[in-house]
Amino acid sequence: MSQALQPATETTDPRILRSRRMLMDSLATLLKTREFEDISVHEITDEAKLNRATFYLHYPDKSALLLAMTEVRFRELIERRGISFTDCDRALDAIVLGVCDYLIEVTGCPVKGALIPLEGSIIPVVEGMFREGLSRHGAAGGVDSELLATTVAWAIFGGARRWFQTPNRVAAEEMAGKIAAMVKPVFLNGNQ
Amino acid sequence: MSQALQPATETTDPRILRSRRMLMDSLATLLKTREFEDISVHEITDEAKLNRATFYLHYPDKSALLLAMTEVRFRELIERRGISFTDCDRALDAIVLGVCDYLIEVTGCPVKGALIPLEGSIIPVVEGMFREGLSRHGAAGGVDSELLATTVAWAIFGGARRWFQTPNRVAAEEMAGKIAAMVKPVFLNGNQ
DNA sequence: ATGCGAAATAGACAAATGTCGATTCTAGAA
DNA sequence: TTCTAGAATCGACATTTGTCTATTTCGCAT
Repeated sequence: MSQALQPATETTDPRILRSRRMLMDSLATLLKTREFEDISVHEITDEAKLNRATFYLHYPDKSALLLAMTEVRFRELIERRGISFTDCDRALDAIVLGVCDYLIEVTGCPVKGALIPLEGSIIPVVEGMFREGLSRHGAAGGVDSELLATTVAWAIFGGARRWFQTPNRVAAEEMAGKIAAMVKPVFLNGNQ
Repeated sequence: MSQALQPATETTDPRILRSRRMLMDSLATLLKTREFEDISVHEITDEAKLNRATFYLHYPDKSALLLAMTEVRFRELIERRGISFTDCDRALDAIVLGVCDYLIEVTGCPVKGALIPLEGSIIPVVEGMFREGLSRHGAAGGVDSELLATTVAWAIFGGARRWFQTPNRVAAEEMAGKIAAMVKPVFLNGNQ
């Protein structure tokens, strides 16, 4: 019934942690060979050396695993770079670049035609970062800062996604700069 | 293999047209009772009085049908309102309102928790409209107008989607105004 | 009206999905 | 160390999915 609430469950049980880590690692490995749609739950648990039933103990379906995996890995990538909001412009640039880089990181080198449903996992994370940034600085006058965060997050993901799907794309840094510049006025204008 | 190219096939054969229309209508009907994930291809063809194999003659899977259906219906809704680009501001407002209204139209009254993967069908249509508008007017100086169209389309959809998922939401017109105002500066800024 | 090509149907198939009950194993507390 | 809750395994199940090979039906041009 798509009640994907398990992954949010806080737990310290090493067995649970291990199983979930194994499943995520397994999916990450398989994603470098096949496309998401062509990977079965059986293959994932096989690679992870787990029973297939164990999979369903943690995730309602493979999309939920992808979502959980992406969230963890994208967060890691972002935190590895330690984005701070002391300089908002810099933070924006870093976040956009992070999205671009992650798209490459997660789906190996070959340009796949498939449009993996990553928006469900990346966008909320980006959104959260903007919410945090907005609550600290420029908490926008008349504008709903929640809506602002959502809108900008989608805009960035959409732009990055287009770039990623482009056959012979320019460098991630270049594209990130363009997207950031394009999106910036939304923040500025919001304050008056 | 997700080679969903059939729907793009131009045809005049009444049998093909009829089958596709039946399938779309059937899905639209079922969507008012169940969530997308809980509807099987068998149920769709059953409701449409067609053989299950016929389904696969037209669409590779049910997501492709949803995509095709959404594209057709969303385009209809937009064209029913006859958006023109004589006044860009007005066009932007109308497009945003169209997205908000369509989200309601497609998924009945009850607020479903499910996030139907509509972005794949609505966003490209919105994107196309902006591309058209940009090619006529303000074809942006230094900015890539393709990227601009994509980015804005995602921003709008993301905003509308957030609004749609909000428990007790404000009127579509009000939200559409807020989103349009938020997004507008992206266009203006692009020209210098 | 007749025949051709293509669309629709029918039935079958292997594989994948999501769920279940029963059993075994294990982390952490007593 | 022993005990226990619950995590993992196992085998099985009904459904669903996507694909096939006939076979039948139908639109349309001749």
